Amino acid sequence: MARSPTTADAFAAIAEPRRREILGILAGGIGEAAERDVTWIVEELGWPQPQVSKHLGVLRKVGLVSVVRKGRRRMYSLNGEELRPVYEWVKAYERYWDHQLKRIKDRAEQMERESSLKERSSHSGRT
Amino acid sequence: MARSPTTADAFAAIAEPRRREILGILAGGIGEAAERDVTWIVEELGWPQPQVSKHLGVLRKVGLVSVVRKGRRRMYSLNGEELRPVYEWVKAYERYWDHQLKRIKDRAEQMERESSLKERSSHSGRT
DNA sequence: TTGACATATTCCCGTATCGGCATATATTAA
DNA sequence: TTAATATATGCCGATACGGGAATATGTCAA
Repeated sequence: MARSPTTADAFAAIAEPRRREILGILAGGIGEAAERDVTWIVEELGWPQPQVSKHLGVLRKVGLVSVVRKGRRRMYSLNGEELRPVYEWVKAYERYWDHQLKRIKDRAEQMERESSLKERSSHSGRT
Repeated sequence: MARSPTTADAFAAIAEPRRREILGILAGGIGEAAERDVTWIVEELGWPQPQVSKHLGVLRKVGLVSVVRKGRRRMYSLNGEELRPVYEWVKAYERYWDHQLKRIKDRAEQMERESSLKERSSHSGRT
């Protein structure tokens, strides 16, 4: 066995910065359900066309983008829902930076510290 | 060049499922700022110790966990804030599954469609 | 048909992975 | 010191990546 293939899941696919870039430009501005052909993407990013096609291939396999043929073009569009598992996973760690939640956590720790003190009887020391 | 190293950033580090598992058990329950030694992690997961140590090494390099030596033990703890960039990035795609926001997006698209119609003056046709 | 355009695929190379196993290093105990 | 415990590191093999360049495939136009 080796590293899990980039096509294993969304986590693996978005590990590559360039793939995130592609998703980014496909997402575009607000409400832009942009359908873009490969040439547009190539020009937008300025990368060699095969490279773009290959990255699109990975994103396709994972379902992060969908394609539809339109004449000799292939129109790619973002399939954002496929990022949801990533979102849900990382969201579980929100409390580590969200101040609102952090305060709750800190208080919980404080309470735990106090009960520990009780168990050890005295040992009142600060710092 | 090859694939970006797993130690490049949080994105690369969490691409590996086992690394996510480790983070998961280090996160533990509510308010648990658990400091766990390697042996505990090994027993918890049931993986070979070197494997655990190596994954911890990657997580360490990326800053997702911190270590502190305690006797002959090394106490690992989660450094959740390091996941924030991932959260922020993926959060930008929230609108693709969040129904609340989706409605807003749909309305925006509707408005755009309407203004496009105005620009093209007549050209009322379909297809 | 021939040719131009759009996109995907193939081959090559260098690299870094992950897992397994063995072993080195560090720390405490006897 | 020697032994035992805790953890990290080194080496191996297999894999597959990502970039580059060339080329194949597919589609429309003349």
